[in-house]
Amino acid sequence: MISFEHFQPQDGTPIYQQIILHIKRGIVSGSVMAGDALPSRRVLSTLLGVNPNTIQKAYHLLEEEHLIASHAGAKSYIVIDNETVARIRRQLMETELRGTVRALKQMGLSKEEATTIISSLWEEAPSSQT
Amino acid sequence: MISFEHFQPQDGTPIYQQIILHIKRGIVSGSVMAGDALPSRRVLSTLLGVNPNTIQKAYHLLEEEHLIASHAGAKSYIVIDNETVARIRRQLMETELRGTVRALKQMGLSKEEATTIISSLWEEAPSSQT
Amino acid sequence: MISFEHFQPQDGTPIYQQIILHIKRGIVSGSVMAGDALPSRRVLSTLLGVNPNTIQKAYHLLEEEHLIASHAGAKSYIVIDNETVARIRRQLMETELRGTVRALKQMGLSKEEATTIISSLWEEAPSSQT
Amino acid sequence: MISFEHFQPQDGTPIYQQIILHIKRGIVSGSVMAGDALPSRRVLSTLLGVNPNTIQKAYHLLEEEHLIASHAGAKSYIVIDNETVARIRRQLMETELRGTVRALKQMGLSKEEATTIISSLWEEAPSSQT
DNA sequence: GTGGTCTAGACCACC
DNA sequence: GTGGTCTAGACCACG
Repeated sequence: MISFEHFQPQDGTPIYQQIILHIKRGIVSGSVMAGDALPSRRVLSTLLGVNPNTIQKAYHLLEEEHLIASHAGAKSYIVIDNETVARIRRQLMETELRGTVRALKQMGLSKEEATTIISSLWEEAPSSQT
Repeated sequence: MISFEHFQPQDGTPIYQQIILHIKRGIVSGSVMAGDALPSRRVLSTLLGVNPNTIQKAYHLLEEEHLIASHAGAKSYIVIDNETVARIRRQLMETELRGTVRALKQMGLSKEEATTIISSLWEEAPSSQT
Repeated sequence: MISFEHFQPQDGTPIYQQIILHIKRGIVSGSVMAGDALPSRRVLSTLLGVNPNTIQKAYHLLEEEHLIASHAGAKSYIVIDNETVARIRRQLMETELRGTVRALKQMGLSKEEATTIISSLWEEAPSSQT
Repeated sequence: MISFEHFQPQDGTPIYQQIILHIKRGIVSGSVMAGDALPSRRVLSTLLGVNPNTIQKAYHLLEEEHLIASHAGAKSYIVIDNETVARIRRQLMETELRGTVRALKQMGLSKEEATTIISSLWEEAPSSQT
């Protein structure tokens, strides 16, 4: 079962998109694999403190992207192959980093300052995997 | 006068927030300084191709944060001291990087992989300042 | 025994309502009469390929309308008098036709056009009873 | 402006579908024509006593069917040609009448009884056009 | 004022 | 218990 332990919704971006991102990151990291079951709509909604419909929307969009399979009355499952994992990985790197790099450059940081700051932040954060 | 040359609205986040962010980044980078004048609402709205109300909203929120001063019938000016600049800098670093680092770690990257990727992206992107 | 031969669930309306309607139509047509036995929940659920709970719900609602009588451990039977049949008939005519007539008038048809179209459709459709 | 004077939501079928149907019927009858403006989301929602979102859903689906055109900040307009009107007409006749005829036959009515009842109902109902 | 989107809660059919 | 759908209300960008 995919874990939502370290997940906490942030303001500003839609919650359902954050849920999608969380699952995609898990897929890229390898912690979420084909055949894994997703938490049911109700379980996850109470766990995250949001409306079941928000979960529903996230799962629905993931199904449209052919990452999960849902059938009425049964649990939803991860359905991916290696090709898909590679595609998601490229997609996430693009969206995650491109904007951050632009922001840092606009703030006047040099490449060296940037990597230094990132290195220091890397140590701070609670790490599941180093 | 603050430059909005490299500003281009992105979908998904409110434009007025993007304007606020743009100005804050300028402050942190040093390209926007105390005493600088902001473009009038009318000028900026035509320049960016957005509604004057959207500009109004951004300026109003900046004023509430005590970063600019507006007087009826006159231009708005940047009003900041060193203390404020440092605060904005911390605030932006926090919001920009914290999430990205968490995302990269969650995707299973090591610190070395992360800095390497960022370095390579640094070269690619069109740069106003290196 | 009530026949469900020509019954085929339609999407969009709850199945239990369609079952209720099917039985009511049978009552009005005279093919379903007082004293007739209903198929057991288990038999009908497998016959229609739906969940036993759905059948249970339909039977329960029919019982609340005093159209059938159920006793624990025994079959359910149709329990109606002439008065009831007349009531059901009026009820069904009302719901079936009132809306259709309003729709046809709203589409700008004349009474003659309407009856002509209905006559032609009458021939087309597969008929169990003419 | 398209009229919703004689519109009153019925239980059992989704309200947004009833709204779609109402507009389509108007198109078929000729009372709704290309270029006509639709009531705004708020106006219609208060008029019908439903949530603005329900109107939104109806309009959105009509737009997907290329019957109306919506642009942010501007009113929505009917956009149809003769070809489309004919298509809608066929579609409505099909869905409106097919089910009713099946129901009437199942209730044991003859063709003559059916047309007689429809004729009598035709007189009763409040008519905008005879 | 307009339409677009997100979150919310209830109800349904199904297993 | 599961997922699917409808209605609801608030917020946003835009003209």
